[in-house]
Amino acid sequence: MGRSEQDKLNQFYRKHKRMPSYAEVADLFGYASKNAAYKLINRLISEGAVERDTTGALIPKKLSSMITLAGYVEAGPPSVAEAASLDTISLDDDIVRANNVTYALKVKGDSMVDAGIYNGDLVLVERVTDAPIGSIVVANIDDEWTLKYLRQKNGKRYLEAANPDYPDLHPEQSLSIGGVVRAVIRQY
Amino acid sequence: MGRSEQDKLNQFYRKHKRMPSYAEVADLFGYASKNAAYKLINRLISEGAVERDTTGALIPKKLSSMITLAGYVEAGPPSVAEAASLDTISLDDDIVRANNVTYALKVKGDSMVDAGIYNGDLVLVERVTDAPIGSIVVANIDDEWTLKYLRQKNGKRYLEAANPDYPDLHPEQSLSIGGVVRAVIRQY
DNA sequence: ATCGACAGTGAACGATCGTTCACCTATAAT
DNA sequence: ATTATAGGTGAACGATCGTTCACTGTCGAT
Repeated sequence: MGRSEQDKLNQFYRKHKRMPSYAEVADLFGYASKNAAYKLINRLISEGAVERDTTGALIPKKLSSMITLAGYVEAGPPSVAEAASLDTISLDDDIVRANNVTYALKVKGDSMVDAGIYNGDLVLVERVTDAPIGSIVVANIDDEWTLKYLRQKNGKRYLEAANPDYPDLHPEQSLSIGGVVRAVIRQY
Repeated sequence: MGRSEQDKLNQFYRKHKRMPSYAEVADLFGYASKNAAYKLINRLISEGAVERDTTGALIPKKLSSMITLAGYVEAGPPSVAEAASLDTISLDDDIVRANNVTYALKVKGDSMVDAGIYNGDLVLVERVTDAPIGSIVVANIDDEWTLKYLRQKNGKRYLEAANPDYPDLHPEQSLSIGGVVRAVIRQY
């Protein structure tokens, strides 16, 4: 079917951040003439695999960017019919807001399991130097980086793990914030 | 500065899924001639706000799509210098793989807290009818949708919560799988 | 008061674009 | 055996593209 062909185009789009010209399409699929590419694209359009916008320019369809937000888990999966009318979210746009100061870190260890952050999880961290008390931060304490709750007692800030097996960390020399955790992502 | 201009271009890109032509840039910024747009773009390129690829085509720079993957949490946040050389990941591309059959559900309840899935979390679900035993599934049991572990005993499949307060759910009439959880996302 | 720099206009260039037309096979149906 | 059809080639078209050049007006610095 048109699936692998669509994938090829979307792959090109992802790599080059634009759709290929017909000459490039021909190249991409091993054709010698642009017309073969042109016919292929028209077939894919009629199959709904790609689109043309109002100016005739080729645009990709159903980029991975958009996934349907189906509501609450009690409702179960959306039917194909109703999926069309549901909201779609873009992880990139909606999860990562202040992106230019956001980076991702992979979590090692189990010191935050009680906060639902497991070994191997990905945390999205916004680079800030000051974080609110109580937030989960990436912090440098006495020259070691770690992921903990930021706490304060008697005007002194310290770190607390979300796992009773770990002791509170009171800085001997220094405690600086590298960023505050905005999101946690776990993949199976 | 060039920020709002870059935003305008990126906005166009997000809306049209391609970069504007110079005629469209002129339109976008209220110019009467393409040349004014051309000069503007060259300025933005020298400022690093946009790029040209090898074919000369305009491509957007630093879309929200890309966030730097900085390694493990022990390493702490990347410096600005090293951030440039680090891998970047696109949440959309790298988290959502089989996107056309993926949807998102918001979790209600605390039946999966011991699996690190909390009330209000977002789960990314791949729509499948058959899931491996042991995976976390969105399932319909006796006409109610729920999020649980899929278990099997004596050839019979049932659901188990990741919270000892909840009993195992053995289907009286029916148990069907709506999808398998591929990822969990939690925002703060 | 004059000058140079800057920001914009308008016209022009070849190159490439999308699109169409005529033609050439293979393969499968009749 | 023949015919239709789908899938490919190659050349050609005007339109639009990116790019360049010459020109105009408006400032602030001199």
